[in-house]
Amino acid sequence: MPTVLLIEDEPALGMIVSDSLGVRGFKVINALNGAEGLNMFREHQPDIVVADVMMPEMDGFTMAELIRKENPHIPIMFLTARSQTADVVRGFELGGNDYLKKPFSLDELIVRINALLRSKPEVQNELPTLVNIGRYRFDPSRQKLMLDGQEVLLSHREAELLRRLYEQRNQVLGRSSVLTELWGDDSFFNGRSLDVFITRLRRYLREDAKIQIINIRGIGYKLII
Amino acid sequence: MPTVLLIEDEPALGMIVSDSLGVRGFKVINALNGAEGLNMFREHQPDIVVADVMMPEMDGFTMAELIRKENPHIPIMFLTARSQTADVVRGFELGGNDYLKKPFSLDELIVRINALLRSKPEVQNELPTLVNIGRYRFDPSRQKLMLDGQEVLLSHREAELLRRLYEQRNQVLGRSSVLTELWGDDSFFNGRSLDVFITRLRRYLREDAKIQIINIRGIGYKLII
DNA sequence: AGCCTGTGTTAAATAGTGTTAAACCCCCAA
DNA sequence: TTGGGGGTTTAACACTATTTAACACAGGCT
Repeated sequence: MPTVLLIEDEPALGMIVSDSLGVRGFKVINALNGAEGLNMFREHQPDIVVADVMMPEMDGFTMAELIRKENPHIPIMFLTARSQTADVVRGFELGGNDYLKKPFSLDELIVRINALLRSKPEVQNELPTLVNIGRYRFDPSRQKLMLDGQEVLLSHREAELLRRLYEQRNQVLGRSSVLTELWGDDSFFNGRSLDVFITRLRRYLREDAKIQIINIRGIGYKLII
Repeated sequence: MPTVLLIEDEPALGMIVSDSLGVRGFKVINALNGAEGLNMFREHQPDIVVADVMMPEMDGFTMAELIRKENPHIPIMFLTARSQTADVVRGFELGGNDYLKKPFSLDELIVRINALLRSKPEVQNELPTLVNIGRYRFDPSRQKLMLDGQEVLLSHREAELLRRLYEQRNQVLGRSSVLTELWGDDSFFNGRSLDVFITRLRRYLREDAKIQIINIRGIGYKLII
């Protein structure tokens, strides 16, 4: 449940935005000018700051500069009618991370806030995923296909193709979409290559008769488990 | 000197943006559609992707989705005339980090690119002095690899290569990028050398069967932990 | 100087991957 | 029913990667 510090001197707009954020599950702290915003920032340690620029007491840019000094990482977003390029540039130079011009849609605001919050948590370790395909087990990242004790190492292309088939299992995986994704384009020879790879996958998966890769003529393939 | 992958199907606009970025010291890779962009992404490992949405062959959204699957952290920015809120929302949902509506000012574009680049590298900067690789522990600066009380001293090349693999763990480390960074150029014999070093690292890391350095033919290697 | 050791390069044999070709199959429409 | 256009399969091929070994070279040591 992320906390948003919203600094907006016009109460009507502040209310609308504040409500809208509240509905989506954000905790919202409101402030009416930069000075108050700075205090609220120190007091509540929000996850993101969303600020108007033109405000009495202390403007948004000045406040952002001060906040940035205290916290070099917190996302700061400006929300303003000043849409001159020079203003936008200034906003980013002071350490802002986004700049949304009024009038804006609430959906866009929210999606941008989420994008900024998303960019923070930096954990790169992806857990190994192991999926079942019939009696087989498949590890897409290690490109391994296992059955009973035995395991086979697939090539990268084979693994990618099987992964896509699995993701769309029991649905059609389009020929041309795989071709453009994996081969870069949908040309005659690449099409033949794809056929060859399908044959190979069928052979790998032969031990479990339940599993089938069936062809939908002219459209694509479907992995049935 | 960050590398920007620019995907724009309209040559005139592509040229203007490309030049403008070049002047500010960015290295720019150009592509004319999503399919080509995806290939360039894999080949050049750019620091940021800037893409048009409406393009022939493969549109920008589809491409972004695919890139995001391969690299969960690289900043992706859309650059498009489609300014409906729904499009903006879609762009962010597919893993985009910013969305700039055409027509835009070049200064704004550049400042936004910088903001995105700024928000990333904090983590990639400096490796802690001691990192875990499966059951191993690796000290990149001392070039030491440890397992259960034992430790092996790696050569400088071995350690640098392992460090790069680790930094990009679970992602592809491009052949040509390592070669140019570590060997100075991507030539036939250097390529063989790299292969030899990969073999050596595989042997060092053999004790933990979970760890794998897998090859993506023609593209590079991926360290799986 | 001569010797040893560690490091990176070259070479060569082997293995693996993806592409092309060709023969065949089978569905479907004329 | 027949012919054509996918689709399937096998095989051959070109190319890339893997592995082992031999080698060259530099630094440190005696």
